[in-house]
Amino acid sequence: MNLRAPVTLLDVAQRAGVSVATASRVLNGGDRVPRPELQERVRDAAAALGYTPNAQAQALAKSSTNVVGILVHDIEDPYFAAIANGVMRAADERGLLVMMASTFRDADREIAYLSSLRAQRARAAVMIGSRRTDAEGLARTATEIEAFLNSGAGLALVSQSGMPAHTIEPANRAGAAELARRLVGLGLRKFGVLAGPEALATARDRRDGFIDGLAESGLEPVAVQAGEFTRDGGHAAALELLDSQADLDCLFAVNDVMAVGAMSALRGRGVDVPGELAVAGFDDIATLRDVWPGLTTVRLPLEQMGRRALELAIEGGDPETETFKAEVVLRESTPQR
Amino acid sequence: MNLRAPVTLLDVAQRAGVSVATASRVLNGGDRVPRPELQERVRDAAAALGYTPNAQAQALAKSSTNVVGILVHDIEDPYFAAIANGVMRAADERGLLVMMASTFRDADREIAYLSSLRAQRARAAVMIGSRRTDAEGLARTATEIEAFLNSGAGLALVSQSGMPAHTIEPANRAGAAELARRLVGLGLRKFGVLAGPEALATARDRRDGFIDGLAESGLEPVAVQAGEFTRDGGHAAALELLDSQADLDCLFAVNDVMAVGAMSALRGRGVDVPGELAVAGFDDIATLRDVWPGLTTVRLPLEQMGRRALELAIEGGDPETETFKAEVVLRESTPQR
DNA sequence: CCAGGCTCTGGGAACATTCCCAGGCTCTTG
DNA sequence: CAAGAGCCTGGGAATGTTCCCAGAGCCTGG
Repeated sequence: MNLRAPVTLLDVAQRAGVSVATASRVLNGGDRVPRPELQERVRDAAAALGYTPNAQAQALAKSSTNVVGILVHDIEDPYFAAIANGVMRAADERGLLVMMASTFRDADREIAYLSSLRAQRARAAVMIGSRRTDAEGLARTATEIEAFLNSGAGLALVSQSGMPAHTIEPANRAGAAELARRLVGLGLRKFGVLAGPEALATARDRRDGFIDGLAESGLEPVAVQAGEFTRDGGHAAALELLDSQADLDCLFAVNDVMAVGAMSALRGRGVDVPGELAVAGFDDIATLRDVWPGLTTVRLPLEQMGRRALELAIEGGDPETETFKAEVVLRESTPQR
Repeated sequence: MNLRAPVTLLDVAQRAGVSVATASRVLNGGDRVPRPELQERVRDAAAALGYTPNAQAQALAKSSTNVVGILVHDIEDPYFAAIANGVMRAADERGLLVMMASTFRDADREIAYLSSLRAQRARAAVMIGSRRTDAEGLARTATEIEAFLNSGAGLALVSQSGMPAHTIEPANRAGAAELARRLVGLGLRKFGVLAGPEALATARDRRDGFIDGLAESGLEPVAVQAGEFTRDGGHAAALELLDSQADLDCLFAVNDVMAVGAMSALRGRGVDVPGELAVAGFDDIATLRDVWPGLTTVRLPLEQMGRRALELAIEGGDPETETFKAEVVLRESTPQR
């Protein structure tokens, strides 16, 4: 309609012949509603003028917003996308606006974003993804988290314990252990583990859980190869293991993306999966359910976890840890029993 | 530090023994900088008190924000995630905050979010994903877009022409036509097209471009099967085609996700790819580069497109359309020459 | 018929910041 | 030595809302 015309509540009120207080009551807040005739006049005026409330001014006056933040390491990684999706759905249902940032795995960026969120007076934030255990960076993050919480906003962390905030924990250890049991049940014995970076708690937990699971049958992995937590990391680690001439019948990668990279590496070397070497992953990423051979993995309720994280974050209250259990899914990348 | 204590600029100024104007000059704006000694006093006071500027109040006073919005249909779809990733990187480089929403392919949600973004006085927005050509919904969206632009904010659309805003257009027709030529060059002749929904411009363009490309060799598709623009849509459409007993040697799906669904369907029916039936897709989704057999497809510079969309959006100016060209990538899902 | 109470509307302070403008100080130059 | 110029700082208006409080009008009950 009108070019570059910031229509204010005052404009609407004047056109409707009422006070700003009344106009505010009709259009926004619920205080107590004016008489129907006035309501109509105000609404008509607002429509005619093309009024849009200024969310900044509202936030300032109410000193609260309906913005929540999400911090992920990398939105292109389907693992984060799935959790973020759950958060967004839950936010949508509550009429909350989502401010999302990719930290690109950089602790400083993460801190900067959290600080921005605080400046925005965000109502809550959800941080997704396991922290690197670098003491100095960890301390700086902890300080910012504390500041964030002290500002009165809510916070929930997914996959990173040890912070004084709500925490969503996937059952990494238990899931990996169960996977190990099932694989042993399929007759596999000689395992190679494609572990992620040592510094990543999630990767460590899955690796350790798997080793524990094997131990129950008196087994231990033939080889453990660290690597990046990515497709390329899995690819490289698998080649490393192949070249080491280790005698293996199954590869366990600590996430699906790595497992897919590993399968690609095996294919390149002409190794048959699962005939010569079985492969298993972790996460059950939806986008990867159609790879062939279908990847045996451990399913995590990623969207659920995101939803719940948002709920906990806006709920506030005392820090609470919720564990989501994992479920083994056998597919064609491991031998059929 | 201090629990629930909203530290304001006034607090800082008083502690430093200066005026709020001076404190503001030191901590935020660049107006003109006060004398070094005062700067130090102010900075010390801010640090001691744990001051965080109130972004809402700043936005109100300056009547401009550093927030940009992204609207996607579904963040779990790697196509959108890849473009959104580009937008976020570009935003990060410029110190802009990103507010993202998934519309879940619902026009009303999209309109509501755009309106929220306007209320937030967002500096710009990027809308990703092709519009459905439903006249009524289209008109409502157009109205909101106009209102958004009139508020002085910038806007760029990815993959949807015909709106009075900056537009990023992937070369859907040209890319699909080139793919057709290359497939014909490989000796393929009997094509089945897994088209998306008729209402989706992107899907139509790819289908039509492919048909045009075939026509150059005097060919036309043996069958065209519409379906949802998703993995399941591709799966279902492929089964439909198989059941129709059409004589085919290649399937072209209008996006990679559908192609992967189709491959899964073929596998279920024991059809060898590419031996009995070749398959090709469109987009070259990174997460799907490791499927087997490797998917022949058309690569789009998705991250680049996102980056450029943000640039155009914050740049403003007269509506401009930029086309990004596509590149055919031959892999193992089609016969080797 | 009058007073009291209740409901509905309007005035205006408060929210935290920016930015214009004026005033005071110092330094320079005639 | 005095006047003028220029720079730095502070005061205060303005930004667009919300919400508290007071005042006005109407209805009801004594």
